[in-house]
Amino acid sequence: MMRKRAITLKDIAQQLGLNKSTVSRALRDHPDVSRKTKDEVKSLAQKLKYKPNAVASSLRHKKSNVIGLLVPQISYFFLPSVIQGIEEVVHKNGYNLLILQSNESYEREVENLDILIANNVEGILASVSRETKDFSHFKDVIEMDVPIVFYDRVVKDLDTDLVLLDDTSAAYNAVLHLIDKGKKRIAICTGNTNLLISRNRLEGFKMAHKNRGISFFEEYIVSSEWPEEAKSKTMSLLELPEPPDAIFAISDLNLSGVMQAIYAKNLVVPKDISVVAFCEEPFRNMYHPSITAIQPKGMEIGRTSAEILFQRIKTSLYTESDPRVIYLDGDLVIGGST
Amino acid sequence: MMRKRAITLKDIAQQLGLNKSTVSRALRDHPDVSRKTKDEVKSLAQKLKYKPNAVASSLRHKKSNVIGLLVPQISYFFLPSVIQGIEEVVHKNGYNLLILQSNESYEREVENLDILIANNVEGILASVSRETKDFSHFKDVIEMDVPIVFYDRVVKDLDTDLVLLDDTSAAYNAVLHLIDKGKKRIAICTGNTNLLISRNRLEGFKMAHKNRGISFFEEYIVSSEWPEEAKSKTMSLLELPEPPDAIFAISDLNLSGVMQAIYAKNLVVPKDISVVAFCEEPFRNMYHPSITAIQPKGMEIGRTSAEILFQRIKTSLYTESDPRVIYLDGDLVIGGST
DNA sequence: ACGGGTTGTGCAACCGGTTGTTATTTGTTT
DNA sequence: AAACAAATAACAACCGGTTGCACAACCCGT
Repeated sequence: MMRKRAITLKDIAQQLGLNKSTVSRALRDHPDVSRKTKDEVKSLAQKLKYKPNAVASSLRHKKSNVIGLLVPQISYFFLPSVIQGIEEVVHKNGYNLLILQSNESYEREVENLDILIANNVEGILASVSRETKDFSHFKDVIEMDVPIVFYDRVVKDLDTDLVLLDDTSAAYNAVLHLIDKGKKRIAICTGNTNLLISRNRLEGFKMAHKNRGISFFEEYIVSSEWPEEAKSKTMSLLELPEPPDAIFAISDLNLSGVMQAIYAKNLVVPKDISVVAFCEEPFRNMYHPSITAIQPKGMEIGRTSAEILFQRIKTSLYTESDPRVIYLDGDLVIGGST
Repeated sequence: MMRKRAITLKDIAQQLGLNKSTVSRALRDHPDVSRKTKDEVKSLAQKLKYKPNAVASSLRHKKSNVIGLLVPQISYFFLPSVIQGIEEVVHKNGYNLLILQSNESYEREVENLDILIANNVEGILASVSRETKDFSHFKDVIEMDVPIVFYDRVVKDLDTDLVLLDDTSAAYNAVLHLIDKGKKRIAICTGNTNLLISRNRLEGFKMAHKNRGISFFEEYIVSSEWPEEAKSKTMSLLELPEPPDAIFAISDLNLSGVMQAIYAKNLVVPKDISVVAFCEEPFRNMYHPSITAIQPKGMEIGRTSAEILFQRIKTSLYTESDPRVIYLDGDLVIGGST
């Protein structure tokens, strides 16, 4: 790579007849350097368009100023909001984000974690892939004392901070809302049961039924990982001899599939069927009537998990305060779909 | 930062009574190292959970294996698709992505570019912020011979590769479609005119009118940067004594605002008003009826720009082949909204 | 047994900043 | 004017992996 060699401290030092260490200190306003030297150094640096080499600096003092972000998939509605929130906090703290996608693959998750470590990240924000059942790769990281905070799709029993929605009670409230609107045959389109999130949301669904003393139907519980799957499974639901009078979609992905099925069957929401979902605000409103939805609060989850991470990074790790588990409330916003 | 010291080559070397250079070569299967030594080194490395330090390696041979990605904003529909496409190619090539967001701010764009350079990225994929009018920061990068490819929101006259939609002709086709459906009063909700993209799409709008020999109304041309703004401007349009009978939204952000206005006015699509937009497939279908849309082909733009970038990176830069401008066709997908 | 060619490993410099220590200059004090 | 302190800058080692070169050990043929 015969790239034009970049300007280094040494270049500046030579041109001014100084030592590179002096130049380094001058640029960082170290008190040991005289005003005059500082001025000379700085103006020459500017003239030569000197750009410090973060890699070298990082190697020396093991501060990379980079936070690693592990996401299952960037696409769709929820994660961009989370990233937005994280980015805000990370930038505020003068750090950058190295974002790696597992694409829901366990192997890539492991690989990505290695990459983050190799790049000297000072902390990690992670949401696990659907496939992941074994968490030893995270344990390794924890043993290296790289702080890690899980968001949204968390891992329990790992002695780390967690930031997540209070899924069970949010789902509980949503389903309660449906029941109290008089719905008797509520279906749920849940997700991969590897994920705690899916199990918790289903749990809320069941609790609401139990609490109101009505029973739910096993055949109304379907699970899906992609919109297409959600669509076809919803189609089947709607073709049952006794189709549901309400559907609860536990993610925006599932919601989009559910709605496509409803459109395909020419059903009118909420007259023929009610819909409730976990769904971010801007997207809830894309539907007409708008969807009654639990706000997954992506932005807030992102912000909070990043804040927590920086607390770990900044207070010496060895103060070892207990791991924090932060539950955010997923508010139910009533739309026209119920 | 009193972190538990990570295992280094030196540690392995000492334990085996070797020199770290030999260990380094052993791990990389250098032919000079004997089978026996390699086996010993590798098994000890595994046992100690040795993780190579990419920072040190990068400092030495100036290959960071990182591609810098400059995005205006991750949120919303289009960019996640682009990132998805980029990520695919970048991963395939064994590289990682350092993603930085300008948040549509010129200053952050400049700052982010510096960060990418400081981190020794081997190439840059960039989409400019709305604010940016001066491009000298990009020139600096080009002078350092760091290959850069612009995608979507490109900068011309900079002697770099560009990957973008053929916006003018896509817009032209979309508006032609409206005209041929008998629409006479077509409004356009365009974007910030700093962006070539906005100007080109508007140009297509005008060309279609001209080509069919009908005139457009200046007051039907509104521009918006956010959904809320799009909503309020559309509201005003709809309140005109002679409201438009069709609206063309040049982005998914604008589309969502336009639709909200239409819903608020209780208009029925397409009976009362037709809608056409630049909009990714999954989102087009969230509306009912589905929106007739030009596919912005985010995934493809991402993939293509990354491929082009790697071609630059891999073939020596000094082969200086002419910059390539790649136009993708934005197919018009007919939905129920027209 | 000796010269020439492999094979396997060590040594030391290097990448570009950073930092502890030392050396030199300047200024202050009595 | 000697003695010492403060200010300023140079020197060298270091971070961890990489690489050109030196070098020792070994094999072969003659």
